[in-house]
Amino acid sequence: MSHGFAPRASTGRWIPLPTVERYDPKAIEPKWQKVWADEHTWEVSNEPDERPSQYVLVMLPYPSGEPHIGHLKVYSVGDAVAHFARRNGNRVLNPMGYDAFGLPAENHAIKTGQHPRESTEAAIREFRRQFREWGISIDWTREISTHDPRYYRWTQWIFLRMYERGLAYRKEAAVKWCPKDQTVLANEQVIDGRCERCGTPVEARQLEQWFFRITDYADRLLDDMQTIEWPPHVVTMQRNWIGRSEGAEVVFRCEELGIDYPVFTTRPDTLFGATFFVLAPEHPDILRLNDSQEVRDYVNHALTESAEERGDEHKKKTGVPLGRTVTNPATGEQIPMWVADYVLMEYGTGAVMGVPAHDTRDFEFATAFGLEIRRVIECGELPCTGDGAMVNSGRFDGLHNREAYEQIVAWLESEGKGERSVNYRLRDWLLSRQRYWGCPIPMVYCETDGMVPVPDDQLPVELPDIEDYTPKGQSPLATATDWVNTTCPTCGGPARRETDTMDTFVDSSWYFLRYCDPHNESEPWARDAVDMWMPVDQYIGGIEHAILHLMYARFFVKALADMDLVGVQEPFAKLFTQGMITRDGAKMSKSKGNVVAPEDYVQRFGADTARCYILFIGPPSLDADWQDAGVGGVHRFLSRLYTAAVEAAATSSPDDPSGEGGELLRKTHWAIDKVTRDMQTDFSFNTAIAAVMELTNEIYRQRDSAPAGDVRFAIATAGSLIFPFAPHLGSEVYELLTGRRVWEEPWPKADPALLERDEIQLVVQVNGKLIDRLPAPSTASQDELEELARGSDKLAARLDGGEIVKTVVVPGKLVNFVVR
RNA sequence: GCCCGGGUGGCGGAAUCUGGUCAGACGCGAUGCCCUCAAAAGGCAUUGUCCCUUGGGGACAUGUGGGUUCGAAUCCCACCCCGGGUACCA
Repeated sequence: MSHGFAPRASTGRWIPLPTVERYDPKAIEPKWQKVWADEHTWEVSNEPDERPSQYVLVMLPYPSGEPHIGHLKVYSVGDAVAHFARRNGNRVLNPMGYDAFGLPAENHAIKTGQHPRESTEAAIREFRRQFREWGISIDWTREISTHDPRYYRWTQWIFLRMYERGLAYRKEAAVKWCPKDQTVLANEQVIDGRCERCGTPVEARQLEQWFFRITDYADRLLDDMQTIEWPPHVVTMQRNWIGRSEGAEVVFRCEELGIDYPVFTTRPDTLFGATFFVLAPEHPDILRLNDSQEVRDYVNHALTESAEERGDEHKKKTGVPLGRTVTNPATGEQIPMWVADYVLMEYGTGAVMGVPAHDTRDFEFATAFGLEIRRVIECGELPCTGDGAMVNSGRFDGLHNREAYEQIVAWLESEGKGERSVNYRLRDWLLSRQRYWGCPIPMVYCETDGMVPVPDDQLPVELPDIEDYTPKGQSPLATATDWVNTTCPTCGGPARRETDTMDTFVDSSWYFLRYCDPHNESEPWARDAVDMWMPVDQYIGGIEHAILHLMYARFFVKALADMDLVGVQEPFAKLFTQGMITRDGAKMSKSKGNVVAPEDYVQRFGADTARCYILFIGPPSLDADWQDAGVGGVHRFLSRLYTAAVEAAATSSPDDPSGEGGELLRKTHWAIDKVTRDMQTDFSFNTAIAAVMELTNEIYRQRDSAPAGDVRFAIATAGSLIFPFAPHLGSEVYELLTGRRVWEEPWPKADPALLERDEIQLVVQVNGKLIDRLPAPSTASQDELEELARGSDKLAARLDGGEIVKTVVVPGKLVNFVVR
């Protein structure tokens, strides 16, 4: 086997040189990993330091099986950011942990009987091994896992603080229930009426559950998005999810029963057009208003309908009249009351005023049941939701509806019949789960004292071992009778523990705080440690968390800030969301058999190749398609760089660059500049790597003609620039040529003088079409450029009797002649 | 329906923010050559499409159709297609 190449003087060709070692990642990568581990290279302390602090965080993985290609991508991105920040003089916190609780491990336990802790910890060991094998620059001393009692003790502690402030509360509510997973779901976990996890249509159930009062923070969650640098589409998704609507609450009174029914409307200007009134089937007053069999049947049917069926907007409108009326406060008319399933109990007051002329749903309903449709705004063909002049609205007639809006609200307020109001789509966060493998909720129920929080000094409430994980409609924890039966912390009498566990999103809503002070046994974190690192400067993760995790974490930080436990209002100053990796254009899945296991490629090509390839195939923010063939190309590039380094190290001695400004030196500085800009401005790692490839190609073209010092400098610089993406090879190349450690070197700086040229290629255009290029001094004036361009032979040929009617000169670039 | 993205060679993608060097960096694939007993590996070269007899030259080309401009992949308008988010939220 041979390998490497050296010039043969007679032909100038490169021929095999048996003495040169071939690029062997299996030798290079463990060597550097050992150095980093032995020397604790990536560890950072909380002691003050003159360097600025940077917190670079990648979303923690859910450990299941082994890492997949998405993990390789996201940690490759995060590591590049971390390395670049370090070499620009920052002290970088880059930690790792595991989001270890959750359903997949529990379902696995149901199938196999293996304790979820065992399968989870096996997965963690595999994740940890591979992350180390990838050479990710993690401070391993800060490693955490959410299933560790030393961690979830503080999850419980935070829950209790929430409870004390009324931010965690228990109530009976209609909840979304997944019949397959046998647990409730948060609204956010229901997609198209189906369970986010297993796709089963969800059902409605009336249950007593724990909630976090995230709705109290709706406005702050909206407003503070102005203070963070997040991708606009994520901001939009959160904004839509919160769904703030401004309008008015208007009271419609049922005189017969003497009950006031407020409704929320965003269109108080259409009040005079309200010709009927509709309650949701879940509305508690329905049977009081009318308990006929017809009404009962309708309500029962609506309640058993799946969310998917009911949510279908193309469904024909249905409903039943209640035989009662309410008073339209604007007109004083009695308008009929109905029950209909297009009205939702969860939004607003569970009742709407029906304005068929100016609301498409009300229009469909009125049309279906022959109800009066009364236009109150001149806005086009009915139904219309646009603006226009008011009609049929008493003294507001003739006004523009926007103006009438304000006046009608003012009038309602003065009459005590309504008021300005804001509604949100956002609901409180339902956090109870009737499952085993999660953080126990630290509450007990005592016959005499009722609901009692577990005192702090009795935390953690540890998860007991149980025999049977099968869900039976209540938490499997209920079967652990020794654990359930406890004593009341207040009276010492018999009490029962809460058997629900927390949604795993609770665990991951504060983990970034624990990284700041991961071994603290007396408090969740020391305030000064959190003050030093927070907020996270750059957060990196998948777009799939745009709403759930990112909103919950923001809510937690705001609540903790209100308790004066943290000093920031937002956890993540900047956010980067990376795209998905597909293969052959399809999502990877085990059933399709197109899953790419990073381990296969790391074994075959080395971690540096796998990391560079995944960053090279496209902008990391976009989805990208994995193609096996492409991996070889990246490996070839790294191999070429390595071979060049080995040979240069063997055939020349360290030498400063020539300073002559030759092409290779220029190309080197061009690459420094290009890579630096790509990393600073956005995450253009694909073009940064391409620039190092260009430099490497140039090295091969020039390595026997350029000054030896320039060649060495070019190769060492290529190693230095590729280091954030291929840290092992970068370290090796740099050491071969300089004897120094690349991560201890500052990020290289391009010499501006070498980025500019004395001579430019002047483009000569006729009517915007290029016809010639001429060398020109870069300092030439506009007139000189024009004169030069006029001298072009090709221009003369082109003119052919035509006349130059205008000349456009772009300094340093081109001259364009407009010819007729 | 509404809100975001995005449509560029055989493929992944550059260039789009800030209009300006025959658009296509870099890589894959393909083709040819070199090295080799041979293969692998590697090196060198070519590679948008079409046309002309070559040297060489010409025409066309960034989803479609318009527009602005000396000049448009880039800016504006309309439309088509693909992907994502979201939806009886009153």
